[in-house]
Amino acid sequence: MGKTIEQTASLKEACVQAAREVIAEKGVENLSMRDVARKLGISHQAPYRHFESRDHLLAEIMRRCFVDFAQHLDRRPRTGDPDIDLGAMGHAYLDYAQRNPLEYRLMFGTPWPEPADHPELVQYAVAAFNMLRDSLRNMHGNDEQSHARADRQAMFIWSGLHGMASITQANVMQHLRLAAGVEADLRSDMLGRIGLGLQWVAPPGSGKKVSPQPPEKPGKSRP
Amino acid sequence: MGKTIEQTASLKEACVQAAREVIAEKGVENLSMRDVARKLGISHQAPYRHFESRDHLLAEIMRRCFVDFAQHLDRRPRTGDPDIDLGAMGHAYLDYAQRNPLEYRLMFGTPWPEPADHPELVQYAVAAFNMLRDSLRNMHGNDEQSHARADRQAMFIWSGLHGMASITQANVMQHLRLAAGVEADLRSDMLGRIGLGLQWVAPPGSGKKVSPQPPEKPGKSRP
DNA sequence: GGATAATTGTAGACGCTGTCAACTATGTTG
DNA sequence: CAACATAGTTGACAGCGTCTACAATTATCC
Repeated sequence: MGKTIEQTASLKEACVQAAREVIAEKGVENLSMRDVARKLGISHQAPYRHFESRDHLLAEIMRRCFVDFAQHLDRRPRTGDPDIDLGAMGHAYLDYAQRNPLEYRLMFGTPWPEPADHPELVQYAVAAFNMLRDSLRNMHGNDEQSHARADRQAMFIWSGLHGMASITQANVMQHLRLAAGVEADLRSDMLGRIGLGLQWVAPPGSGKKVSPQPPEKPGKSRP
Repeated sequence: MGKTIEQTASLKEACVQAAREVIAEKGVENLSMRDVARKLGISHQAPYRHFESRDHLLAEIMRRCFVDFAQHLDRRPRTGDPDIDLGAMGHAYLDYAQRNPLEYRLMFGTPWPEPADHPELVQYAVAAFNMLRDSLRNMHGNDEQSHARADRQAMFIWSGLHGMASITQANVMQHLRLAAGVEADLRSDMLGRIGLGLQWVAPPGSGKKVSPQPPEKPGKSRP
């Protein structure tokens, strides 16, 4: 008995693979341990020899997604110009989200398991964020104030990109009926606006509260 | 038998209320129809007389959240200045997300049920988005091109706000260890940058592709 | 009023799930 | 060979959504 067509010794790997297939077919919410076992032709308890619980299997898959994601961001072409390279990173971000919607949803849309139980997952997620943060820190400097500036910009960029990625994937999107041509240029429009927003600095008299309108009166801006 | 302490005739209302309590206690993912029934002291099938399925109950709760959310956005103070009022709307958005994290997660973080089965939900969600869109359309004009501009800005604003709201609520946030002072000013910083980003217009020579870097070389920007 | 039909709630069952416990087969090591 | 750890199997349990059948209550119509 035992040993179907699958190589033993790497049933763990096979479980991860099978789980990813199930997720691709039925979505994360409908992934079950028993699905994984069925798909591999093993008993419903076999996966538990390699993963403590369903959450642990999911956390391992998420961890690998963060690795893939970080690699995708890192493999973008570099010109040496920090601004252009930063823009390329934003492009790569949205590109990944569009081409791997399931993985993106898994990383950023699925409710996370208890972080304390999955420290590795947190670690790899933070590593992905640090790619963005480090790029910005390299552009500014190493003092405390530059770090703060970089982090503010990182949060702004990440917010814009993540917001766009998740909204674009939401199924409510097609019911909004955006004006003609808007959807086609969404990505470049977004990246352009983010690039401009990066230049913002808090008005001098803002110890506590900051007026939310832009520092200059908006207009057709350079016709 | 029947009739616990609960008013009859409005068991539907009681179900919604009980469900919201369960969600507040255990999270959306752990809400079960049987929980609702237990909480009301009725049989596990009684809620099905008022809601076709668990998804339909959830959709009704989500729909009400969108109503509340739209009201919250609409009740903000108005000055008459479109820019300031728009900023106040962004402020109100983030304020709602911060003060009602469960509701926000329910509307924008939970995977939606099949939209075709819940047309009312879609309708109310779109209505909330239209509050933002209409504000922008009023600022620009009624021609086709102004509508496109407004929709581009709306998507940019919504992306930034939603990204910020969902990232701030994510439990990975506390592991990022942002530089000192950054977290405190996150919201105003975000609103300021969005305000600046609104001014962006696509460079003239961009029939198809647009360079993602900002139109002006960024620098220390007005020291 | 009284028969009829609709509404609302109950009771039980089915198949699904995650996971615990006990058991077995298969090396590994002393 | 005996002792043991590892990997997989089998069976059970409680909880879930939901289907079906049934009972009680209420509304409707002649």
